[in-house]
Amino acid sequence: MAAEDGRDAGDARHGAGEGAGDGARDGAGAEAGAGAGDIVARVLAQWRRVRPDFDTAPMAVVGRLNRCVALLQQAEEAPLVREGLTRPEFDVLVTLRREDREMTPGQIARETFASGAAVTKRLRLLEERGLVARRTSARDRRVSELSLTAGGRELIDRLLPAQLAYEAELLSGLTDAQRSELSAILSELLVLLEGRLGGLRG
Amino acid sequence: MAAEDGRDAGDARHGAGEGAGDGARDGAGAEAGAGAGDIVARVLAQWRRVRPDFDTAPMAVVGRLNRCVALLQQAEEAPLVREGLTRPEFDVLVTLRREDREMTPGQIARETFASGAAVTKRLRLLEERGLVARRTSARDRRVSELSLTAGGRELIDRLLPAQLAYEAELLSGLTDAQRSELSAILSELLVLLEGRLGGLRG
DNA sequence: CGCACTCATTTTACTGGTAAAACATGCGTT
DNA sequence: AACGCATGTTTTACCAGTAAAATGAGTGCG
Repeated sequence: MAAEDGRDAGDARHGAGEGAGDGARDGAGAEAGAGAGDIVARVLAQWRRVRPDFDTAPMAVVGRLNRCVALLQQAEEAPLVREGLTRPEFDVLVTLRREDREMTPGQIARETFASGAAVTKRLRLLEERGLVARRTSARDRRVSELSLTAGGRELIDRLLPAQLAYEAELLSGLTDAQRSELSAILSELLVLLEGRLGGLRG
Repeated sequence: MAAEDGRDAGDARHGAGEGAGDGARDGAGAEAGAGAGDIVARVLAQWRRVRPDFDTAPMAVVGRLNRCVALLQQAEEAPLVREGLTRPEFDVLVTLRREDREMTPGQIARETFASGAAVTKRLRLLEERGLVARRTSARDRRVSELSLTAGGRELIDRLLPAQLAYEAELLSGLTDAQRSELSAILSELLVLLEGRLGGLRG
């Protein structure tokens, strides 16, 4: 859905301008009030010119979702990398901090939406760095019980507020009302998607 | 931002229930009308219990964005894989279709937000499958001009409407008003992010 | 003209992810 | 108690992506 829905960037001027003539104006107009200036609007305009019969309406939502998330994720990676963490590693630590209890690799895998093998690798690195401690469960010797070390906890307690403040700043261009409207609609969408995709088979 | 903001899934029952007691009720209540039942609400409740001093407000938006996109992407990958395409490959084809002109590898890389090397690899595969044709530019013999073959175009013209219809269905639980509100706010956010992240340095 | 520089693309070496197999337990049945 | 199956984790083999070097080609300046 990336390029499909406008998760593309770069030399945007090109496409709309080159031989499109009124394409851009066209597109902006047809999309009513729903934001004229962004990349996705340009993509929609291109489709309208090339295949006006396609019903591209869903792209206005899905494409923008994709693109917003891509930009946000890119932006938020930088501060982590400065601390020598990848985002998935950070996710593991944050999950442990938030759950505030010992967790097994399997639980972490499910919570962070990652494969078991990936978690194994991450845990090895995090252990080596002394951020996570491992203890074999007494009840079931197959499972490891993982917890944050003091250092791991301190790292997250320092890093996460900075991340949150940065996110707040990125969102600060929206009004309070817009933010809460956005969060409300997304919550509803999320419930729908969880039901539909969890319930039946993708 | 994944697990940080609730891009986690899996055995969700666990966390909220286990030792959280009133945590979940707490969380749902404090978040006002903004969607009580989703995973992110649970994550927010956990943070409220563990570190009530953190200002987790941005997670309500960013976390839900992440999670919605993760679910959408996962859902939309399946039909592509059935056709033997990965999503990034699909992105290349869709970009060529939409721009409706010959493009160079560099242009495709920028538009699909991918590295040049990644595009090189994808193009090799797509060429081998006869979906994309390559022609060395006459003016500048460094550059390749790429275009869809008839087969590639047909594939996209068949696949994309199906993807769009599927997306429409996924969004069909929202009202028209919600969809257009969502698309409008996201568009505004997108413009802000593009400015902030394009303009200055991440 | 030829040298230095820039640019588009590809190649190389490496990293991190995944799926599937292997391993190590635990558990229910007989 | 011993067998067979289920489960949690790790290992293996492999694949896709990246950054940086290499390649090949244009451009400009002395």
